[in-house]
Amino acid sequence: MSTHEPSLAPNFIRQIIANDLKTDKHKGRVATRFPPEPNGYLHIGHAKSICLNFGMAIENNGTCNLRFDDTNPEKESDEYVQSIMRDVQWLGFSWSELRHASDYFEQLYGYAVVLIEKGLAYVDSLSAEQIRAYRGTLTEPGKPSPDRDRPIAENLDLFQRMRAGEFADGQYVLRAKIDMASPNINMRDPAIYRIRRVHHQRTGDAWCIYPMYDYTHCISDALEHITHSLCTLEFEDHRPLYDWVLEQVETPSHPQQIEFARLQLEYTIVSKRKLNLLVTEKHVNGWDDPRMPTLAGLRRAGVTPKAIRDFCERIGLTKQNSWIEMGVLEYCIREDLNENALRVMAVLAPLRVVITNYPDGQTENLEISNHPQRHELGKRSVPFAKTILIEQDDFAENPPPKYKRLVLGEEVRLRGSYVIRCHEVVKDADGNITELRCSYDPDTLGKNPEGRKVKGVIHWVSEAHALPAEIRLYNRLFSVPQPDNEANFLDALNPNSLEVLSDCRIEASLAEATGEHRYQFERTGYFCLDTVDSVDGKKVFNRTVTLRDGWVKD
RNA sequence: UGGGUCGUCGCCAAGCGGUAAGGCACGGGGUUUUGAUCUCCGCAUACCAAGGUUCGAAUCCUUGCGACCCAGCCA
Repeated sequence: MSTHEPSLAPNFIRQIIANDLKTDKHKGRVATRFPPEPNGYLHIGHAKSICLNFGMAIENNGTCNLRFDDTNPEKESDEYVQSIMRDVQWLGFSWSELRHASDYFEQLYGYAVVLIEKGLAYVDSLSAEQIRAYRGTLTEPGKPSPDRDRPIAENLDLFQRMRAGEFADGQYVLRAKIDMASPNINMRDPAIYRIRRVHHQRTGDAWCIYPMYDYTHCISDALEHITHSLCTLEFEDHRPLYDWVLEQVETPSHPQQIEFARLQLEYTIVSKRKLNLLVTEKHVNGWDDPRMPTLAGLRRAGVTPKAIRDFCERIGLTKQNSWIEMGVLEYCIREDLNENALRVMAVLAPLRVVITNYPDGQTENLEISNHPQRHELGKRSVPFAKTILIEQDDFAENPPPKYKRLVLGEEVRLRGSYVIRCHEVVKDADGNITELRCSYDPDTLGKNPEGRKVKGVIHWVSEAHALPAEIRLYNRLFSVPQPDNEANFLDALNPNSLEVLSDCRIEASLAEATGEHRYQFERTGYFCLDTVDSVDGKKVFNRTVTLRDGWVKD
């Protein structure tokens, strides 16, 4: 089986970097950063950015820092910091340096003083509402605040006293003095510092003023000597501000901001607010619920880091707003799991089958390959006995056309075992099928019967040896491709996103199942052990993804 | 009706003036003790539209049309 890495497709950022390297723009350096705000869990959309930033660094022998953009303590917490570090590492990346925007608070303050001294920033006493009113609209220019021409010395004094805690939250704000008539609203004297008496998860109560994103991000990038500052499209019209700040203050470098389109995946949402709502209103069971598009959720569902990395490479990188079909992610998951998952048998909805001509009390330990192609993965022993369990769906009294499983009077192959023929259907008083009575052909173990072909192959477990298990079948969380477009995204929740099967039977070898392994329950899908909810005597398995089903029913 | 960005196959996406890569999806054939995998084949005379430049245009120019983003003391 091939394990070749997908070839690295050209994309506009790779081209820019390659060109910068060629022209020696940054002395051969490539330095990127992944800059999450610790206000939520990382999701599949972040994965695209992580793979991009770390990927560019790895490909070019550069560096990539993990930098927490922790300038708004109201929404941030250490829980998120910890989860983000864990998820980045789980995805397979190691940061060059761990940084925090809050590491730069003192320097940021110093640069702000410089801005004031240069007459490029002023302390404004307008309220938030007034600032909004003064800002103008998309088609009308804004008008200057009465404080816009406050003398430098006064600004300096006020800003120092803002830091010292002399004023109430919201009483003053420091604004960059740029252009109230700019067609780019971001340039209409944006606020760069606000007063907030909020405990910061890292700096504690050392500060009561906090710098804003636009002011902080560019300087943080510059202080870290980032060469390529990669961000999403919505920051495109913030770029003039990014550049303006770095042109006014003397930072050690001036990184280039490059914007790309964020990931939009069908049947999911990635808005932090909405994900948070799903968790707090208990529409899902936590941030790591396998239905969540969070990395924690994908991990618990059994999705591998490799599959996600492959996905992020496959979807490409452009400036076009686009929607990726779920099928692409599923393909990537299946591709990895097909190659690496151990094959085992599990019966989700059991139907008893008695092999009438098999000796009472006899058990055969059949050696069955753990992988049909990769024989180096070895074999396992699977007990076979007179009474076995098969899937209810694998027997039909009135089979549809082209049905190739078990029907009355016909034969079917038991995976890794014998060919059996069904002779009798046993029913209860209500007409429900309770048992099948079959015979086996002793001469079909490891070979085809002579003179006839048996098309169907079904999975099974020995009733006496099988272990009970709970199997959770996960389906897409939403029933429409773009839940964000709904008036209320909660209305688009798929009511059948989780089916819990609590009375399944799994083959005995799974007694030793661990969370490290991925399994293919033959013919039903890929599963992994849920290490959180499994208990002694009853293991819980999560379905990662179904097997592709090419059976076109007529 | 201000500014920014984007329009190539159902969904992504190469292409950078020399005559439409690739992947997913889909359809069909073969192998198969998983209706899986694997494998073979098919799948845009056409690049938002209309003009223009050129021997030659998805690529250059013009004019339209459509979509997305921006008026937080969020990031």
